[in-house]
Order: sequence, then structure tokens, then C-alpha cells
Amino acid sequence: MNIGAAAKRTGLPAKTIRYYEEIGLIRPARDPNGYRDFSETDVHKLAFLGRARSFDFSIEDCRSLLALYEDSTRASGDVKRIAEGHLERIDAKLAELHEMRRTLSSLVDSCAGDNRPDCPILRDLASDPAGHG
Amino acid sequence: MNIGAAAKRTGLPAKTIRYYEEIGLIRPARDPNGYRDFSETDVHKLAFLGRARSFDFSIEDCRSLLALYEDSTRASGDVKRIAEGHLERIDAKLAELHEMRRTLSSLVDSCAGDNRPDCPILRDLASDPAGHG
DNA sequence: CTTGACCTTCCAGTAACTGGAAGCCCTATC
DNA sequence: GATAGGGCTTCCAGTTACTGGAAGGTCAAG
Repeated sequence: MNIGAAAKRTGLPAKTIRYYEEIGLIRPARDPNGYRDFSETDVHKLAFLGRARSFDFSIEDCRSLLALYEDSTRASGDVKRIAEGHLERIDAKLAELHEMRRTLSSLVDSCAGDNRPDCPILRDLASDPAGHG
Repeated sequence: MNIGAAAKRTGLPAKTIRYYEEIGLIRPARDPNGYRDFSETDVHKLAFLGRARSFDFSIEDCRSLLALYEDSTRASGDVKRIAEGHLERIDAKLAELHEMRRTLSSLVDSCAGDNRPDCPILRDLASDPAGHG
């Protein structure tokens, strides 16, 4: 299967698939003409990577997960550890974004948004950093 | 004031301050020896940028906000529009992360995390993409 | 035999820094 | 006066995970 077909099958852009090969996540065979030739296994790996990336797992996490996926003697604890670590990062990001949203949203609400210069948003941004402790 | 002092005052790394000058966000004066010489105004601008960046405003948004901050004839509506746009991006990111967290967390919960190979997390990652809507 | 849709590689750019090398400036001490 | 230190300068490279684009080979259709 050519890269275009593999891209269609997995939903990944061809560019991304080439990139994944470049960094060693997959190793598709080559036709005599130099074209990549993707097996069903390659396509499954690509789909796996796409799904893992959709959870925002880093490429390095994806590499580890794929290795575990391919290792029939894996311990599910190793998979779980990676997922839990990632979940913690997601939770940290969520907390950060929630706090950001809370503050920014109240600033937006308090801004008249008219053609006068007075603006609580700018006042906050320009305020003494001690006030945000 | 030297860059080290400005860094201490604003909490921004010296590297970042140099970067902000490079991309034209600030224009500190120079001493005869070539050292940057930061005025109080420069420090205020840097603090403003630091606070805006802490809200995850992009550098280009920061540039616009700083320009508005410096323009006493600004319309607060212009500021508000930028903030609202950013708020929407934050909300979109929050929704995405929440959904991610929901799915990933239930997968983690269902994984035994022992030394056996069976793993619902890997099963999900490897599953038919049609199953994920 | 040419057109068009593929495919290939390689280089550059994205966002916002961060690390590090090579070297100048200034002060203090021996 | 030499030297050690800390701070300053510039410039180049690296980070993450791609993405865009140029130059050119391959292949099926007309």
C-alpha cells in the first residue's frame, strides 16, 4: 500500500507518516521504485500512534506505548504508569487553564468594551505583580 | 538598570528579555559599553508582558495588547475583543482536555496495572478508529 | 508523448523560548 | 599589573511535532 492509501486509512497526513518513519516509529518496506509499501501491520501501528497522539501522549510516550503494544510479555503496570503520568500532566494543565479562565473571564466581564480607553483588563496586566500572589 | 536587575524585578529570565527585544517588544537603551540599560518604563512593559504571557496570550496578542496599553486614545473594545478571542481558545482547549481526561481516566481505572500483559489501555489505542466516533 | 496525480528527498519555518560557546567589561584582590 | 569572578554581549543550535514547499522521479491514461 502506498503512503497515500495508508494516510487515507489512518487519517494521518502523509507528511506525518514520513516523519514517523524518520524518527523510527515505523519501518515500512520499500518497493523497487523507492515508494514506501505499508503492510496491514504498519497501518495498525499508524492508527495506534494516531489514537495515542489524540490523547496528547508525547511522541516518546507513544514510542514506549507502541513497544509495549508489540511486546506480548509486557506488564500492564508499565502501560498504566505511562497513562497515569500523562493523566497527571493533563490534570495540571486543566487546573492551570481553569484558573486562567476564571481570572480572564472576570476581567472580560468587567470591561465595557466600548470606544473609551478605560480598561480593567489592561489595568490588571499593568498592575503590581505582588497583587497576583 | 542592567538586564540582571530587570530580570529580578520582573521575574523574567534574562534570556527571555533579550528575546523580547529581538522580536521588537521592547527597546531598552544601551550604555556606552553596550550593556542594555532598562528604564522604569521598560520594566513596566516587561512586567506587563510577563503577566499577559501568564494568561497564555500569544506573543502577537501581547504585542497588540502592549500597543493598546501605550495608546491613551485606545478603545477598550479592542482590548476586550482580543481577550474574548483568547478566552474562546482557552474554552476550546478546556473542552478538549476534559474529554481526553474523561476517556483516559476511565481506561486507567479499568487497567489492572499488574504484571500480566492484558491491558484495556492498549486495547483502546489499538482498536478500530470507527469505535471512537 | 504529454498531462496529472502520485511519490521521493531535502530544506526551511512554526512558537517561544532555552542552553551553551566565545568573548568583552568591571571590580576586587594579591 | 595579573588574575579571578560575575555579569554582560552576540550568535548558533536545540526543543516539539509537525507543516509547507521546491526539485525531481514514477506511473497510468489519453
